[in-house]
Amino acid sequence: MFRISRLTDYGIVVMAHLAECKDDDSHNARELAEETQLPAPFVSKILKSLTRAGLLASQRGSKGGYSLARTPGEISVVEMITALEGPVGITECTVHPGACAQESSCQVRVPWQRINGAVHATLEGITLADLAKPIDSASPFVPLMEMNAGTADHTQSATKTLE
Amino acid sequence: MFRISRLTDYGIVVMAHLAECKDDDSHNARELAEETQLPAPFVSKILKSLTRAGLLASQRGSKGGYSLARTPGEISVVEMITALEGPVGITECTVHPGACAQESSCQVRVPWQRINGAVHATLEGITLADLAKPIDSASPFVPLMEMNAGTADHTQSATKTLE
DNA sequence: TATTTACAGGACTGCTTTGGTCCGATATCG
DNA sequence: CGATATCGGACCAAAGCAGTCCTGTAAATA
Repeated sequence: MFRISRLTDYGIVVMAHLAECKDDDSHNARELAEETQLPAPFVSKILKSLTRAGLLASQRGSKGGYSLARTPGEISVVEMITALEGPVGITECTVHPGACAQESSCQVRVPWQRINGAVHATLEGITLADLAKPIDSASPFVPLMEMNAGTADHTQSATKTLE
Repeated sequence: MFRISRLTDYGIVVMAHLAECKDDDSHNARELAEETQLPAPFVSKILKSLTRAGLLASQRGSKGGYSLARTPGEISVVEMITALEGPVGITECTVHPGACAQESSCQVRVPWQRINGAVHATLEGITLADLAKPIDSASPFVPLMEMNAGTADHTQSATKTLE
């Protein structure tokens, strides 16, 4: 389906929520679940994964909880996705080289790696800070990209936004 | 895992193979399976899906087979993905608006739609012609993109290519 | 016209991944 | 030092995907 999992989706919502709360004191899992309106055990699971990846700092015991390990501007979208559902790779061979038997003779492998790199770069360019406060800025951010093909010259500016 | 399914992966390999064969006469399923080194029943399934989506033209009966419905330059990657695994959408709400209860209060929805649009545009800008002959052009195509955030100014040029 | 070839559209099964829940380990507070 | 609140990891059910097979139909050829 070419879609991120719900785990990741919710995870980013939680992260964005944490980024909005300026206070540095830790929030516990139950609290965050209530504030984001998401199922509590699920949020707990998400927080664990993010902690293991080093994006969150955890504090155990009474009065424990979670807090951002870095500033929102230093946490990219691709990091969060990687933490929650493994490495970003469009095709198998971009993640596990050698797993595909056709790899040596595959004609489309190189272009796929380029495409993958483009998607990866897009997700890397967005940080948690961009997600936390998207509305109040007059012109938020404008996706702008070009893919210059060597042979075919499709000079479309690719500014279509999905309906 | 943020990955296209193997169905789609193989489908694009088959399409690229068809694009390479200049001859307009149709190739049958068994033939294509042999040439691409992919399991025959699987290739057959892929070809059916692509035909239903209007990307391939099929000819029944003896001497029948499949051929591209349009020129390679007129078939985009996003069309092939859509044909084989449904609409491209990073999050649930980009594909099925209204399915998520948090939609009205969701802070990250708008940025996600932008990200989704960026990925979509990337995949739309690449055609089968780009995939068919990637090597012989001296400088193939260079992924180049910028995401201008309104608030945070991350002036990274996002030129990282995946290892 | 009979036969052969090849596509069309299903249904079906095993398996990986995801979604969701639980209980044990551990640090803080009284 | 004991109680309690919280994190950490194991665990199980469900859904989607990968892959196969079978029946029906259309076109070409003898």
